Amino acid sequence: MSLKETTSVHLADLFRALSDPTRLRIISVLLEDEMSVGDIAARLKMTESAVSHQLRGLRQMKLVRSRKDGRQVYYALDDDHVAKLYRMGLDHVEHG
Amino acid sequence: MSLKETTSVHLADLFRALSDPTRLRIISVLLEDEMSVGDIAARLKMTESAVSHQLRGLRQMKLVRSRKDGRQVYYALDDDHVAKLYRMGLDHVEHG
DNA sequence: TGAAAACTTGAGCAATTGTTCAAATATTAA
DNA sequence: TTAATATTTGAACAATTGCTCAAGTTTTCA
Repeated sequence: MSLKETTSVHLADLFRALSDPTRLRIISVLLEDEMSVGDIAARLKMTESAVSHQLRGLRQMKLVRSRKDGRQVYYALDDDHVAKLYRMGLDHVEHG
Repeated sequence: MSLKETTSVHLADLFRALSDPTRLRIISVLLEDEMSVGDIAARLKMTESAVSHQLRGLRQMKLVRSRKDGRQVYYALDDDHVAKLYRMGLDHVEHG
């Protein structure tokens, strides 16, 4: 039986969250450890605004969660499904 | 070490190929068996043109391959990495 | 208080996307 | 050949995306 239309939309949303180089690079640094917006921005040489915009999307998709500590907001991967998809995709891109 | 920029682009391309409901539904029917453009279009109630356009993208990404037989062109999944990513994503969307 | 730091938000913009429609190509059958 | 079938292609279009820039919060510290 082929994919239901609603399910296909949800699944597409998930993959779309992973379909941008910036978001993938954000995920790649969060794979190591949680990190503040400013540190992520510095790591990726991007503005905090651009990073914040992307983090918002990832947060809405529940792929990352945030925790506020004083002035900083720390982000972390919310889910190891994400890490698995990331690694499986990377595996396909690098080898194979 | 964070994701190299070129690698992040390739990885994003892969996930982007999976980031559209139509393409996912195409993949879902090809998961069963190879199928002609017309049959896919009928299954998904879409025009052959729309399906053909999407298949072209999937073909360029090497996620499907095609085989011509007379007037018809049969498409099949080219890679079981795709099926794995699809199933893992679906698992995340349906449960968890 | 006031200013600086860390982050978020909204508007605006060029670039990309997925579809439709019409026309082109390729193959088969009459 | 001619007509019909199956698929592809290109242009056009609205819708979405990811960024910048400026202005807004919230929190800390002098």
